[in-house]
Amino acid sequence: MGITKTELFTTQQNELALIAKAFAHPARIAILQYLVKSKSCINGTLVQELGLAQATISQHLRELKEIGLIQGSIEGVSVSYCINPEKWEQVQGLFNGLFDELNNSCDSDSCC
Amino acid sequence: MGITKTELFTTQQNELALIAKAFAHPARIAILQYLVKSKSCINGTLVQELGLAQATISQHLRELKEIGLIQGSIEGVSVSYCINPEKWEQVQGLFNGLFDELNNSCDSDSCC
DNA sequence: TTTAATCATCGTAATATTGCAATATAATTA
DNA sequence: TAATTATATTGCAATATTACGATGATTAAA
Repeated sequence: MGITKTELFTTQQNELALIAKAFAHPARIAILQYLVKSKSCINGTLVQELGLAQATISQHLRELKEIGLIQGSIEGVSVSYCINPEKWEQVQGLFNGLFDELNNSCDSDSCC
Repeated sequence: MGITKTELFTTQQNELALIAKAFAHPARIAILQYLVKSKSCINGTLVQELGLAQATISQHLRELKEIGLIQGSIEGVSVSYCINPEKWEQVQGLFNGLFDELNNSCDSDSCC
């Protein structure tokens, strides 16, 4: 019926899928890269940079914020977002864990 | 109107988003992990393992195959899938590239 | 306090994804 | 050839995502 059966999977699998979903849109990738590059940004700047409507950017920012990848602090009229280093590290760990699973089980070209 | 504006983003951003989308479902993560663990698998085995309907598994396998993460070879009545090492390496490269962007621009705790 | 500026939220339309039953396809076996 | 086995495809219903205009909330300046 169109709803993901999370109960069938492990916490790690569900967690990884959620984070991957955050990366699964080019606008959110672009936002993260811009955040990294400029160390902080505001919604308005991103509207110029990306070419999407202000409401759309705001929505993408919220998704990134909801899973903890970024955090925002009010600066006068605007809001300054930045990467959350702890979460970012955790994300790297999860992905690297997945990648290592293959690299270890598949030492040479003997695989597949 | 609900359709991703890919033309606004770079090829790398779109590519990364597509791959992330493949990871953005726990069933597909589970399939990849099972493939890695058992070095090969068939649709039927996965139905037992995951508890989703055969049609659903087949659909997830197709998505993974379409972006090149896995490849299947016919073995009699069944089909044996396995990881595509080249693509897997490319995927790692893309993600590590993204991760490195932050790690380099953010040497210490001076960030954020 | 009005005005302007900036970001968030709401409501809605278009599109995409998820899951499964039913059915189709392909290969092996009787 | 007919039956069996294993996977793929189709069609559909439920749900989720994407995008944006309109509107709301908040802060700074006039």
